[in-house]
Amino acid sequence: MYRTNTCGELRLADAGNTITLAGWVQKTRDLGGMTFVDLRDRYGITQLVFNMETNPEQCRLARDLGREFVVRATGKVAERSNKNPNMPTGQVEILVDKLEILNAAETPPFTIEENSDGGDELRMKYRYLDMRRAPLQRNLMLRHRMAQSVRHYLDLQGFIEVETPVMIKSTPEGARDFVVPSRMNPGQFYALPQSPQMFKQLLMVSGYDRYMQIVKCFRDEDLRADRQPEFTQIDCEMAFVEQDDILSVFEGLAKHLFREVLQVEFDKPFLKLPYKEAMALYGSDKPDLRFPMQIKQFRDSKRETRNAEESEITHTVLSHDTSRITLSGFPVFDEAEYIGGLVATGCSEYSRKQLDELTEFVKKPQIGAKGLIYVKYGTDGSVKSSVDKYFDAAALQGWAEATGAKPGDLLLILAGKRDKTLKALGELRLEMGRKLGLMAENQYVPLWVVDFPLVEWDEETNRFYAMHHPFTAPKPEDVPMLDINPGLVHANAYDLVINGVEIGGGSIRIHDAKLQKRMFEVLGFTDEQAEYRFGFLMNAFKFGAPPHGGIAFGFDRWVSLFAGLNSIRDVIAFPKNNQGRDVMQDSPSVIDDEQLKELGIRVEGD
RNA sequence: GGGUAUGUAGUUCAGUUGGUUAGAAUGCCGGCCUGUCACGCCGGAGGUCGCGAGUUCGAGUCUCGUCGUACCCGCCA
Repeated sequence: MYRTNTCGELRLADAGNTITLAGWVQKTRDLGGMTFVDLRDRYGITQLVFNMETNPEQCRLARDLGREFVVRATGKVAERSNKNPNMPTGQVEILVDKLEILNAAETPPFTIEENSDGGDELRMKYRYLDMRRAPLQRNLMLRHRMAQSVRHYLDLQGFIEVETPVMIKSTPEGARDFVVPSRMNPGQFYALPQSPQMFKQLLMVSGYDRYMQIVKCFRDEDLRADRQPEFTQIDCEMAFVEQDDILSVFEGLAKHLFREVLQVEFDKPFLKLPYKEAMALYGSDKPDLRFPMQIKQFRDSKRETRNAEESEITHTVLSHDTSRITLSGFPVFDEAEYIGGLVATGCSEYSRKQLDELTEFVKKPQIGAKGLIYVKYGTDGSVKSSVDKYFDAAALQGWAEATGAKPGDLLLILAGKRDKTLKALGELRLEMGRKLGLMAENQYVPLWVVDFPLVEWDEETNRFYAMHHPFTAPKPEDVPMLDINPGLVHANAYDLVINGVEIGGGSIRIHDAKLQKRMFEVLGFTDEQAEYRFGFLMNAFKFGAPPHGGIAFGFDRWVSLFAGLNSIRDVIAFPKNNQGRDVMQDSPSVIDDEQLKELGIRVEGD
């Protein structure tokens, strides 16, 4: 046997045994007469001891070991005279008889420890060294456990994993495609899938009524801390289902993962929040509900009301009594399409500086508010605001009654264009949540956001775009509205949101060729375009397509959420940097003229 | 495409109104040390201040350009 044990498993009970360990030298401590070596593998660290008196030859060898040398040591497990309670193997050490250097190592450019001294770029360049560190190993093991757990749960639910192709047809709708030139078909290109969307729908047509795949997807868009050009999805599709069937299966998956991996239980069903309410109450389609703070609407002159259901939502949003809100006289308010506020509990003592910081925050270009109005409701009953000039105490008191602000609270108000202001209030809400420490790290609040709009109007290109994708089914009761005002049609679509992170989303698909054709018309595709891009799917639907729907989860995001990380990079073994480069491999890179010639490609420029 | 921050020793960083030979910690090398585990003590080496141009008697420091990196906006059906 090459080794008898790992570096993480020896305990007092093993004392007296002769064992062989192999691993990397974490650190050596040379005390002159004796030398200690911390030997590390992915299971842990075990201390090796060398004594100059009893074994001078091996001791001299040990002295010259450098960090990250790969060695094998054989010796006897012994109880330590000085135990180290901080390490699991701290009760014992190995009295080494024989030390072999399996491979010498250059000094690594950063320390291979729990907290490395290396910066991001350096750690990326030497990713294989960074991955020796315990945090990365924990992350990748967490990822592995989650993947196993997903497969186990879905297998029990009758899902089968089917691999779909990675070289597919380009469908330039949505994100940009990565493309792959075809040598055998000069001038033609495959695309890498942004998701296996159409294949999983075809699998439903083929009768595999429960499909799953943990699969790489590719999008040629700019990166973020939570976005990589290649990323992993848990991709699923089911046939003969309605929205509730899908939500229940995958709420089950989420609960299973929380239970198996984090030992967190949810006894209640996840909240289902309509998109419009999410926007109106939290200024976001992925609200962080770890804290309850809600936007209080003062005025919304742009809201479109079209039926009874709509006014019910309006009622929920306006659970407060707006009749006590007087707004006239202040030019900013008079001109504003939308006015809304947030109550920051217990913040009435905010200083000038703190309020200035908040004002600066909302005025940042990416937030885009013009200014911030505040009202401090003092614990002594005093009221002080930035608009004292325009509103008397009675009016300000009315705002407090309407918004539920109590003495000791701070009311923050933004006004302007509806969508922009709501979004800014959403950001301000999160900022206050951070400032007030309302987002507990070990608390998880999942919810479904449902009833998304089917399509969005784009001012620039003057057409509707699918909010989710063009195969998403409208709510059956909304289908007639497709012909009147597509912008008001709700989709049978849903997102799973946890702690303000969009973990996954999906929809019931259109399985009727006629409705699909109508949808393509709404999106402004000509018959020819629809045929060229999606003809094979339309064709398949002519041969008996079952009602179906599905969902896809961003696996990297889910792992990073469980790992307590904001970036998905450290849950991916070999991630790309901000420019989409692999700085270890130095890719992408130029290819030689011979390759280009074979592919019939000429590069512009030089 | 845009905004913000940033680039100084192997590494992480400091470096004042522009002014002598650019510092610290850690790592590395050498020496001493028999119970260390952030071992300790003594000594040493180590710098194209990202790159280029400019202002100046003089630039790590100021200006312009350029390249890299991080975060964000746009973008991400």
